Amino acid sequence: MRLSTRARYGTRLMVELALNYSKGLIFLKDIAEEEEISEKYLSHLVIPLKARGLISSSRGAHGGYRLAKHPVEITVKEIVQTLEGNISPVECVANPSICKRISTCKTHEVWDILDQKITETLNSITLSDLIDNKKQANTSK
Amino acid sequence: MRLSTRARYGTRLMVELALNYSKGLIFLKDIAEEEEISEKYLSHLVIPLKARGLISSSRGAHGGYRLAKHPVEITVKEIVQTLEGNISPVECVANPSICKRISTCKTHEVWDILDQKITETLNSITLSDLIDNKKQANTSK
DNA sequence: ATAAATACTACTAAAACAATAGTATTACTA
DNA sequence: TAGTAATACTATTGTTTTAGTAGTATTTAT
Repeated sequence: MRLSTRARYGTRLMVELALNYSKGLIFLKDIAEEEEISEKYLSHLVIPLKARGLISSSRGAHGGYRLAKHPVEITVKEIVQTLEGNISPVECVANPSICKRISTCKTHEVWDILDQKITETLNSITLSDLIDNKKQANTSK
Repeated sequence: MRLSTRARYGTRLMVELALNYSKGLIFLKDIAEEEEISEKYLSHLVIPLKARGLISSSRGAHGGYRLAKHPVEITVKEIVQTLEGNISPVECVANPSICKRISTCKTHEVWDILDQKITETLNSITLSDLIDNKKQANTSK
């Protein structure tokens, strides 16, 4: 159930863009330095994020990246889904036709519920929440 | 965010044992046949499940496996955790000392919340729920 | 004794993942 | 219009994880 490095680093990248939202274009180089992630690696993550319409870019000198929408309009689910592909815990939840046992499978239900909870959770948290520390983790047992 | 085959197959194995809870010892061979999973593969999963105290076994002819507790006392979380190890979506949630950026990391919070939701969900569902179809997936958007 | 089951050890193959390298293209600036 | 600094693209490599198989040892009921 581990999130990929892709999704983790991508979320950090997006947080940096959110923090600098008002400043316009930001160089990947600067984000790489701030987050201590290789610029080369980040340069791969940026492509699908742009294709998804979450960020926009400008090429050439004084180019850079910025969020394509306000931080409040971008959910963590969108980011993770973009970088990780389908986020469901098992293949058959998103794509039931791949398994012929689906109609009798007693375990399908629990993965379905789990998928819903994960989706719901990531959908409810935006970049704005992250940079404002609005949402608080429930530390009680 | 995919669950491993180990955890999926292991859960199916446990469901089979739950379905046959009243019948005493069950051969792995029969479970393998019923679930269409290689007996060899299942024979690996059985070891940590036994070590965790979720199942018990008897060797020799007329041996087999059974649940060590009533299906209502075994949660899906226990099963997944046993087979998958730590189930947290990122390493630093379970083990904060591995990352020096933790105090300033804006993304840590979301993974923490996600971890809690996943744990909570899997903790709330028992083998008994699975075989009774008691819990129902919420199909509304 | 024999047969039928679990327990254990080792290995292999395949897939996923992380990360780097190098080149091409774009566009601002002087 | 040449130079420079940025993004865009393509390819490759190395590592780790995961899935799965093979074979042997041990236990126990008959």
